[in-house]
Amino acid sequence: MKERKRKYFHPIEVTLDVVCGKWKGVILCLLQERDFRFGELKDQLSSVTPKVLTQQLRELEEDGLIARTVYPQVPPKVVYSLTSYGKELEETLRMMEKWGRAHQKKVGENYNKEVSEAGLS
Amino acid sequence: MKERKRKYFHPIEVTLDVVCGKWKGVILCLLQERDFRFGELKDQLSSVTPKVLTQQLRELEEDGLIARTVYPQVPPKVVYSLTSYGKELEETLRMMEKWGRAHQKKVGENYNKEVSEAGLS
DNA sequence: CTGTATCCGGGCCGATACTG
DNA sequence: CAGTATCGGCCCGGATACAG
Repeated sequence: MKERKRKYFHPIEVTLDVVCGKWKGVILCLLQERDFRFGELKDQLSSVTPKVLTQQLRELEEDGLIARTVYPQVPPKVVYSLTSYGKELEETLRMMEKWGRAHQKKVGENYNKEVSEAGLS
Repeated sequence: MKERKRKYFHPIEVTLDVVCGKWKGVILCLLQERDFRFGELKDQLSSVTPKVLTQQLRELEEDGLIARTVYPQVPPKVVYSLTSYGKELEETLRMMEKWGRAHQKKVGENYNKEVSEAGLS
């Protein structure tokens, strides 16, 4: 569904490759709290369409971050949860959350757009 | 150059929005070590084209993560360095690096593709 | 050395409708 | 309830050439 690079030049590319999807960060943060059903996730991410949500979830699953548990009943019930690999991201996610909260107002404001000029080297 | 979302539903989106570019993670990791000139970055990221490298750097600059210092001389010399905001990402980047190194072999291998079925809820 | 300018293909993501 | 199917726009990122 999503082709991963075979070769990475730097380990951080692995993490970013896996976490950089429109909704993946929030999904992973939510799943740190507790397990979620498909519909619950859809409610939390109010503007996501079912197709895209499914895509994001499938990719996270393929990359081993989350698990999908199907309860065979009618109507169907599907629960998403973190795997141990996903849980190991918890600290990282928390730090990203913290940084984001701290700098939310700064991002994209061009607050340092003045050109800095230094003397000769 | 790159439009940022006005509203974020979750703080982690801010961080991901800023860090998710093809070369941004590696660039930020490199700059943790020391300052780099444009050409040095180009050498480290062997397959990047100057246009794309410039784009990535400009966006990081707009978002306040890095600073661009021009030495007015011939031939020109431009040095990129972390701002204090960029430095605050250091711990986060290190953790992403660590997770990536640990799970590089797992990612994209579909190692848990078997369907898990649970009993009735 | 440090970039711009131009062209362009592919993939991410959304809208909408339909299904077991 | 938890998804598929289909269509399509936009923008990211690469190729290539050129510039101060």
